[in-house]
Amino acid sequence: MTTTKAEQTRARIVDAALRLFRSSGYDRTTMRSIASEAGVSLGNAYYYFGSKEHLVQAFYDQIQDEHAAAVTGVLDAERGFGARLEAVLLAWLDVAEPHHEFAGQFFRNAADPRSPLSPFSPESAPARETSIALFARLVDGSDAKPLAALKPELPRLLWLLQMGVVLFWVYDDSPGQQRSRQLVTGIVPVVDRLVKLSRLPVVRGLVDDVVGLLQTVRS
Amino acid sequence: MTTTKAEQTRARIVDAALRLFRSSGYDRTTMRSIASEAGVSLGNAYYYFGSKEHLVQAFYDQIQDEHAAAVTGVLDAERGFGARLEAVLLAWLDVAEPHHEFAGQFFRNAADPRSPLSPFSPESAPARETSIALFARLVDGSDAKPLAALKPELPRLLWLLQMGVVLFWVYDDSPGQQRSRQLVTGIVPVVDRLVKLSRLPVVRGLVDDVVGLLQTVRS
DNA sequence: TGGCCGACTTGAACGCGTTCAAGGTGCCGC
DNA sequence: GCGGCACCTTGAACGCGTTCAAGTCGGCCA
Repeated sequence: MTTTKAEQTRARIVDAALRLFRSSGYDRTTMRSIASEAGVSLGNAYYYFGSKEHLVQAFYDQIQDEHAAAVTGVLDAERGFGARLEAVLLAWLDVAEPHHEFAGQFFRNAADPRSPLSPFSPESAPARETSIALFARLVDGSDAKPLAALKPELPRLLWLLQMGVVLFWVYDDSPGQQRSRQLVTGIVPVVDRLVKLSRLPVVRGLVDDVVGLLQTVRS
Repeated sequence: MTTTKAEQTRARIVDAALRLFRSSGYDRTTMRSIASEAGVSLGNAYYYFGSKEHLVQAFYDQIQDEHAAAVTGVLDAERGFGARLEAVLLAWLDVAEPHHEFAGQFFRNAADPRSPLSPFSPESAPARETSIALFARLVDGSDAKPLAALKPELPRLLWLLQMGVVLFWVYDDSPGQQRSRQLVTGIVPVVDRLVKLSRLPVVRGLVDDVVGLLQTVRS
């Protein structure tokens, strides 16, 4: 029996939090209501989770798992780089769509440089690396032939692109976030052609500069 | 005498807020301390400013004014597109540097899609357009010869680049934010060459696509 | 002058996230 | 059985941003 009492309590709190986040949004869900819904005291919730933000990490992880599961099929079947990229980015929009309002509400917290929820924070490094690994798989299994200098950086660049899409999506108030979908279907061919162009002599120097800049600028 | 009593009160509150934001940071400055420092009641501060965030708008405006003042000299003297762009971006870093910690603290609020402080919000449209106008001046007075299709979009794209630099800067914990400076000095030649390349036949189609995408995606 | 009205001002009160001193609870060695 | 200890649980209390009913003030009209 690996589910000790503590783990059960912890799980009850997470479950209550996710349920309430979904039904009432991030702001309207109070730590008191989470504790109450979980059948524990307020202080107890803080014994397991240092802050309200820490409870959102569970949400994060859940979406990431759903996203990974949603794209395995395509990544096994499709070889075209553009098609793979579009599938991965659109799948994220599909997975995230039910939580758009919620995401907008806690995005402010995720954007805080000091927040553990920030996509650039040390605490979110595992999730970040998992996500970058997904893009590495996307590239490796594709027919893309990027410039050698670009190849090792491409997964991280695509992850950055994904962060850009997320940023746009958070601000996207169009119905069903269709503008975000247009952004994805529009930007994928551009990226596709950029990767192809990267081998062109005139462009090659530019790519080297960008790759060098990336390395300079990374701590 | 245009300074009615109300305007004086308003000014006293803003002054107190900016003073305290500077000396103690955003989080540690409470609305109570601002009201107290300004010699008014707590409720009175809320009579003039709907929220703590609204008080930050004054900060925003001040930095923007300083930035505009800092670049007029260079924009009058220098004609090279790259040099102009680098000067404008670096000048922003200079102006903003003393407020780096403060900026990190309230960035979370600015990142909230619903916040009036968001750079994409309707409320900040005037400041945004002023900033884009600065980049239009940068382009117009320069020796850059971008593709015709690109030209009208270039100021807005440069503004986006500036937002990207700001984003990087907020997360930049290197001493003196030197990595942000490296980012600027590294990215400017890339942008410079991209603008030149935009006239190249192979690239031209790409530019058209990006421009079209920008228009599609804008509401 | 008196009365009114809109602009301005007040501070108590609310609900929130978070902290913490105090107390339970169960298990281990003796 | 018993003391001790680590783990777990509690809810009152704190400080915060924000709201609001209740004022005060100043000028203008009758």
